Amino acid sequence: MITAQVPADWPTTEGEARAVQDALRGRVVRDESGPPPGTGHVTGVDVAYDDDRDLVAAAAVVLDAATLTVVAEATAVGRVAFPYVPGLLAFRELPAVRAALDALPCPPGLVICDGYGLAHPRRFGLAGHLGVLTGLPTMGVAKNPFTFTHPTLAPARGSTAPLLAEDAEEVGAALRTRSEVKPVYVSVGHRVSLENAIAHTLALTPQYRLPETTRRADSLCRRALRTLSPPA
DNA sequence: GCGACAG
DNA sequence: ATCTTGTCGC
Repeated sequence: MITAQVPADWPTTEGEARAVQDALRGRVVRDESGPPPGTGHVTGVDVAYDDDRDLVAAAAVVLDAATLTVVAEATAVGRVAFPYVPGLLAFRELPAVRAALDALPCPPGLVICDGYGLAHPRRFGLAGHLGVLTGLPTMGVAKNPFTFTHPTLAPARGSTAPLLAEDAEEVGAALRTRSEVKPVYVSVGHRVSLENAIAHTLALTPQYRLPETTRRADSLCRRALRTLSPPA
């Protein structure tokens, strides 16, 4: 496991963090459809926290997109880089996530984040931010609708509805990955189209509501945190 | 001003 | 995010 360092110029205040988002959001590329589902690598990233010890553990798990078999994995631990503030999640998670991605022995391909990309108050969520910093194609799959809304969704797996901001701007999609089960919320990050992001999400959910990528990354970063500081 | 609010 | 057992249901 690698140690993640918080960059010296990392934002300290909410104002600084918002300024960074405003400065970087224009660099997001949205005119590429991205790698097609079922080919190459898909990588899940996630983090777990130990707020008492101010620790964060990140995991990156690379899957073969065709078989959903684990190809490689890496973890990183570090100090929590920023408090949790809705809309500023990236500043809390990115240093550790980047360190885990850097520790991988192979290219990650498409990176799937646990959170949002375009679906964000300033249209620059975790996934878009990670994409701009790394140049990698990225997308977000979140478990909650945040401040967004969507029309009622049909009950069958594969049903979608536009995810809408207050001004009716479409920022992503609610997607039913299991029939009769609460949907997930998909939004583009960097260099991936929404249509492709939805297709990837369906390809990664043959059995469970959440993508295999985030399920694998979630369990790995929790395990890493446990191993580091065992329960009392 | 108050509440809501990805993880 | 995190604290947490059993339990109802497909």
